[in-house]
Formats: sequence, C-alpha cells, structure tokens
Amino acid sequence: MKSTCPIATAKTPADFRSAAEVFKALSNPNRLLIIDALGQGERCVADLTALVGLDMSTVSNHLSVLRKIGIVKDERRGTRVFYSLRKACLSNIFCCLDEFQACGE
Amino acid sequence: MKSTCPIATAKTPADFRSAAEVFKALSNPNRLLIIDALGQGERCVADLTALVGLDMSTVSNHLSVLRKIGIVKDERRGTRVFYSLRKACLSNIFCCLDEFQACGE
DNA sequence: GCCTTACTTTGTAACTTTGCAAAATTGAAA
DNA sequence: TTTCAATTTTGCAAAGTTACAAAGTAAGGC
Repeated sequence: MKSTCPIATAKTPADFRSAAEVFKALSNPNRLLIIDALGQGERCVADLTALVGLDMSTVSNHLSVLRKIGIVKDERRGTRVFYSLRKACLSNIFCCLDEFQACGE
Repeated sequence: MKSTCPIATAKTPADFRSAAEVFKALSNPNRLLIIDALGQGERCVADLTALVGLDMSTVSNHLSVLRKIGIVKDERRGTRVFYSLRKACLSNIFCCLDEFQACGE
C-alpha cells in the first residue's frame, strides 16, 4: 500500500476514456452488489442470480461487463461457471467512495 | 485521513444505488477532464468549454450532473459562473483508480 | 446418442445518455 | 431600456443501457 499519488497523473484523452470505462462498469447498483458478494469469495452464476433477483441472462451480461474491464475472472468447473474478483485492490475504490460520501465539505 | 475501512460497509440496496450514482457521474471522459481541470482551481464555463471542445450547452449539462451529485459547486460573479471542486477528497478516487489500473493481479 | 443442468448469446422493447441548436435567462454596459 | 456577453434550459436525434425471453452452447449422466 504505497499511497504516494500527490495528484492523479491521468492526462491524455485516452487516460480519461479508460478511467471513464472503469467508472461506467461500476455505475450500476446490481453490478456493485455482485462485486460486493464476490468480495467474500467466488460464486457461481446461479448463486449471483438468486442474489440480485434478475433474469440469469441479465446477470450473465453484467458479469461480462465486469470481466471485459478486468474486475472479475471466470472459471468453468463442470457445468457451472465460478466468478471471482480479479482486482483485490478494488475494495480500495469502495473505501475511497465511503470517504467521498462522508466528506461533507 | 483516518483510513480505517477494513471492508467497505455499503450493504443496503439504497447504498448500492447511491454509490452507482456517484460512479455514473464519473463515467464520462469529458466530465473527468472537467474534474481534472478544476483540480487546479476554479474555472468559468467558457474556459471549460474551450478545454473540452464541445458545445457550451453540453458542458453546462455536464456541470449540472457534477453539481447534482455534489462533486462541484458554482458561484456566479457578474456575468460569469465559476465552478470549483466541492470534494477535495475526490482526488483520492483518482488515486484509487490509478492503483486499480496498476494492479495487474 | 439423448436429456438435463448451467450458462451465454441474440433479439427486442423501454428507457437513458450525449450531443447540438435554438430559445430563454441573467447581469453588466451603453 | 436596449443591447450584449455568458450561461442555462428545452427540444430533439443518435447511440447506448438494461431488462426479459427465446434460442444457442457446453459438460455431465443415462
């Protein structure tokens, strides 16, 4: 946890675009619910579907969004597919968000 | 900067919804560009319009998104309106994002 | 091979976002 | 008070998102 970073170094248009892509992947409450659940360990699609209470195809699409941006990874074992967090550091983003929301300046 | 936060405490559906709202406000590259610029100090709408290179009405709408979520504040002085960052802690989110993107796990 | 379970892909409808243009507003200056 | 400059609001079109349902795929059991 070497939290230097005097000021974020994002500068080129491409940097802003890729940062926006990450935030977009995080901009849906059901995807945040999925990420939160995966924080406790891997889950199969059926479990996540039961958790969020939407159609399995919808959950599968949400997982695909998270996979494409590199937030989760999938692993097929038999007939089931298990998803897990690929970015341990992701929990830091939630921490920053907590600070953000607590910050009443 | 009391960075406890063992694990993010967001839990209720409302928590996930409001977190998603914040990420949604951050999910546009032009809005990130605006936030980055405001990190160096207040700017009027004309300056920000020149910076992002879109129609002024579009920039005004982006600023309205950022204002509604509490990221920026506005202050009219004469005929101009100056925008500035309301959340100093916002730069932490960019730092987390840098860590996230550097994290090659 | 055929069936079942678990999942993904595709089609589609409802809705949201993003942009521009034109009209409306606000404050200062003439 | 008319005019001008800066900004916001409204209307609209194109593109993107989110959901479900139905069809498609993959692995395991009979």
